[in-house]
Amino acid sequence: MLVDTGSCERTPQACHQGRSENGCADCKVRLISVCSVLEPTELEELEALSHHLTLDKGQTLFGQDEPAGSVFNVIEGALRLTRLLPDGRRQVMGFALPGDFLGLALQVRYSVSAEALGPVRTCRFGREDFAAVVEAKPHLLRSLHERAGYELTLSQEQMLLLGRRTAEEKVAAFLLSLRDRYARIGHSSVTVELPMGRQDMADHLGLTIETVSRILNRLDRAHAVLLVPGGARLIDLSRLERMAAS
Amino acid sequence: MLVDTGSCERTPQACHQGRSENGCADCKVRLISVCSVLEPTELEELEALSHHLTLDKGQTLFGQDEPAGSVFNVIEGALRLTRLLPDGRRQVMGFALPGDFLGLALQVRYSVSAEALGPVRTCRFGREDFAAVVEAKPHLLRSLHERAGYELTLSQEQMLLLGRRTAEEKVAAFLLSLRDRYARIGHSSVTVELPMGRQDMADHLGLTIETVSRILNRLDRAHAVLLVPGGARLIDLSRLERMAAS
DNA sequence: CGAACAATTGACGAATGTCAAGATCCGTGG
DNA sequence: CCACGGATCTTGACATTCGTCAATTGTTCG
Repeated sequence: MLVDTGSCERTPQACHQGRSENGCADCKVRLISVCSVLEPTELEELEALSHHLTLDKGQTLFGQDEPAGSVFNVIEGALRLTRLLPDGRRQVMGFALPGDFLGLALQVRYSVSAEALGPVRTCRFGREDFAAVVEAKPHLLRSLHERAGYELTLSQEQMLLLGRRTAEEKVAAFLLSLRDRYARIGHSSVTVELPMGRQDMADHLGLTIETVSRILNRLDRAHAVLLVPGGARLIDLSRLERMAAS
Repeated sequence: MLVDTGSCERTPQACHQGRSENGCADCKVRLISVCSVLEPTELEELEALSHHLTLDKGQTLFGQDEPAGSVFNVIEGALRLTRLLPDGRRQVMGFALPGDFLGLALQVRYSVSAEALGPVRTCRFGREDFAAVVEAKPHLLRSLHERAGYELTLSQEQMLLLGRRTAEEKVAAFLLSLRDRYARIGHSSVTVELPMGRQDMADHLGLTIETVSRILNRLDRAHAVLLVPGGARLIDLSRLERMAAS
C-alpha cells in the first residue's frame, strides 16, 4: 500500500521552500529542461518567481483532479505519475525524471497524481505566474509544446505496449525505454536505475507484481540482465531488443 | 486485411484538391477546430494556404514515420490512427473525427499512420507554411497546445483502459467515450455511430475481434445496447456507466 | 535483533486468445 | 430485382497466458 503523507500544496508548511542558493545560472537541469530556451535575462525573470521544494519518499506532490496551483521542474529524484480507477485499480502513466516538467499542459486541474519515489528536489512556479511568462514569451510556449509532442509520442509507445505486447515484451521494452530516457538526460550506464518498486512497474505495464517479478528473475537466470538492488544491469542488449519486439 | 491504396502525399495526383467553394467563412468545423481562435483577417490569411483534400474509404492520409509534409483539419468523416509493431501487430491509437487537427505536435515525422474509415474531407496545410503562421500568432500556438493537452488526457484515459480494465469494461468505456466525443462536436444522439470495424475496435482496446464481437452481442442480448448496422444505440446508460467502472 | 515491508516462488484457476466453422452483410453485375 | 462472391461478423470448442492465492524468503531500519 502507498504511504500518502499529504500533498505539499495542501500543507505547504510541511515542505522546505526558498530560493536555490546559487540560482538558475548553475541549475543542474537547466540545459535539459524547458529553461534551456531562455536568455539569461529571461532566466532571472523566471527565477524571481521560482520556489525550491523538496519531497521525501512517498510524499505526494499533487493529486489527480486537484486544482493545478503550480507547475514544477524536476531537479533531482524521480516521481511516479498515476491515475486511479474508483475501485482502487491503479495505472502508472509514467515516471518523471530530472529535467521533466510537470503540468506542461497548463491545465486547470492535474490529470494525474505525482508521488516521490525517493528524495526529490523540484523548482516550483505558481501556475498563473508561469502562464503569464509563457504568454509573453512565445518561444517558451513553443518549447512546452515540443515537450508535449514528445510526451504524446511516449504515451503512444506505451499504448502500443499495453495493448499489444506480451508480458515478457513489456518488461524488456520497459528496461530499454528507461535506459533511453536516462541517456537523454545525460546519465548513460549499462546499469539502469530502478527507483520504483515492482508494484509500480506492474501498474505501469498492466501486469501483476508476481508476473513482473517472475519475468525479471527469468531474465536474470537467462543472463539477459543482472538484477542488483535498486536497478538492473542490461547484459545482453541485443537479446533484450529482440524480446521487446520494437 | 487493410486496403492500402497509397498515400495522398506520395501520389498527389490521385487526390481531389482545390480550395473549398465558399472558403473558411462557412466551414462546417470552423467553430470546433483550431481555427475558432482566429480573427476574420487571420482566417483569410490561413485560407490562402489551405488545400481541400478528400479520401475514399481505406485510403491512407499519411504513414507512420513518414516526413510530416502537411498538417490537416478533418472536416468530415473519420480516420483511424495506428501504430504497427514490426511483426504486424497493430494498435489503434485513436480515431480522428470532424474538428480534429492531425499533426498538431508539428513534429518532423508522423508518429502514426492515418487511414480513412469512409469518405473523408480534410483541409490541408503545408507544415512549413502552417508553422510560419503559428510562429506569428501565439494565440494559435496556445490553441494547439491546449488541444495537445486534451490529447494527452485522452491518451492517459486510454492507458488506464488498456492496462487495468477488463474486456467488458473496455467495450463499455469505449462506447461511452465515443458518445462523449460526438457530443463535444455537436452530434449528440443515443445512437453512437461506429464508423470503424470490429477489428479496429479490437486493436484500439487491446482485444481480439472475437472478444469484441462476443461482448457487443452479449450487451445487445442484455438490452444494454441495441446493435444496428454501423452503430449502436445505448439503451441502458447507467448500466453501461457502471460496467465501464469510470 | 526483530518487525514491517518488499520480493520471490509455486500451485491452481479464470479470462481471454486461438482456431475453425458458419452466418450475415454489401456491393457488383447480370 | 436478384444472385453471386468477398469481406465482415458471429459463435463454439479448446488452449494458453497471466492472474490469484498462499507460503516463503529477503531486505531495511529502528
